Amino acid sequence: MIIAARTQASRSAETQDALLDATIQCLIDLGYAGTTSRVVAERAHVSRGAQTHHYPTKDDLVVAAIERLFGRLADRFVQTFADIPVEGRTFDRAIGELWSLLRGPTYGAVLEVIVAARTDDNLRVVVHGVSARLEATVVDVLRQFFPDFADEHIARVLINVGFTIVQGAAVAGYAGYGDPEATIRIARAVAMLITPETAQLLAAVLDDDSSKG
Amino acid sequence: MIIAARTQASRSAETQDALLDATIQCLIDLGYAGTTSRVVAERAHVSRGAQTHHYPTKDDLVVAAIERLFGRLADRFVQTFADIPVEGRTFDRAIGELWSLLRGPTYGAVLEVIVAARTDDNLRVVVHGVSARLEATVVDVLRQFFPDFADEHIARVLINVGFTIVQGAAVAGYAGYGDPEATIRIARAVAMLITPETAQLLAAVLDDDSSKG
DNA sequence: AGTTGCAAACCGACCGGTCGGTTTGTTACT
DNA sequence: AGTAACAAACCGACCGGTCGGTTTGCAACT
Repeated sequence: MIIAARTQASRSAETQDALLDATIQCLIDLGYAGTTSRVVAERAHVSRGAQTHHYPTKDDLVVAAIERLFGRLADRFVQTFADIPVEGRTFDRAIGELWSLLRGPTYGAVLEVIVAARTDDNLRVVVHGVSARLEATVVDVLRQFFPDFADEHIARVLINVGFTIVQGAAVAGYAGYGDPEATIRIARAVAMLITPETAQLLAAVLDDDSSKG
Repeated sequence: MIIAARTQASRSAETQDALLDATIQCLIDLGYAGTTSRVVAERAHVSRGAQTHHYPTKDDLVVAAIERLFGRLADRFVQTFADIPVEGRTFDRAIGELWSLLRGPTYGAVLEVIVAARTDDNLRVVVHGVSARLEATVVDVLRQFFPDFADEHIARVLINVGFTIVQGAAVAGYAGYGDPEATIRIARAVAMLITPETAQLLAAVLDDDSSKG
């Protein structure tokens, strides 16, 4: 009977998994302010004592959940783009996939912690850290995705532009402003015009502005 | 002595003004969750009794503050664009002005209520309402700003695209992700390519997508 | 094999503090 | 006298955090 080989350590990991998943789900359903230690424990089917044992302060719990949240987003990002065959690797498609990721519930939790970090010094350090890591992953993936774009600087900026507009569309959706789907359609249409040559023209604009600014 | 002619009604208006301004400032400085009735009253130099007298529930206070917040944003929007001489009315310039509005502290408060509305049914109704009114104002102003764009549908969508990317850049700034200034510079460069003719091409893309989707 | 010892995991009650909201009282203008 | 404006004490609920005590699993010793 090897079945019963669930050690203390593995039970601990299960509890922590349940707590972090419940925290992320709370962020999605109830927002940052609504994510209380009691609700998290209840949703994780864990006593409050067990919760405080593994994550003594709320910060400990939330920080761990944020790292998992951003980590999973990065993983899904890598996986999504890895699954796209080489012949389908266009800017248009990239924005479409990005949008299908950010229109889902996960980005709700991401937005919650971004906004919470705006007015919380400790949280801001954490969020900026995981954001930087996510950005690095996204840029990495997309540079392999578009090997034709040799210039790293302009590639990085263009990727950020794509991410920015998708992010803005997600926020607009929550605000009930405009038509995010139409916005994304326009963005995809414009994205089809991006080639290494046109990118070079945009890069020139960047250099021009930064030299005179 | 006409000086003493400050009636009760005007004092009441002063108190309400102070309360709403303090609420907006709290949203900016402390976020939605940190905006408590006690702190608002303290910042407005008003007793908590006076606060509850004018705004019996927190919802009353916050809703009034949100309406003032969005109203002022709309006013500043109208004023900003009215001050631009006709010869300077380009898409490039429009995005620049939009960005200078949304990079300021006011949008922090706007983002707070948008995110809070995501998980609060009552608040969502209010926020969607004021967002729709703001959108109507923005579209109105910009359509007068660019009279060459006859087609209302594509004009509306293009304006939303501009607003979306600026909004996304603002959120990216709070997240510490990418370089919002560079993103805006690219957006302005692309915006310079928008003419009634190119807009027509994009409109065709929209129609094509919506007919096959 | 059986017992002892220990540390990690877990439990639930409790604390001080703050929240939104209510009640009661006082002032000042009409 | 009546009413709007303000003030302050107060209420129950809930927050994050802490606490003493219990259970569980593993290792060491005999």
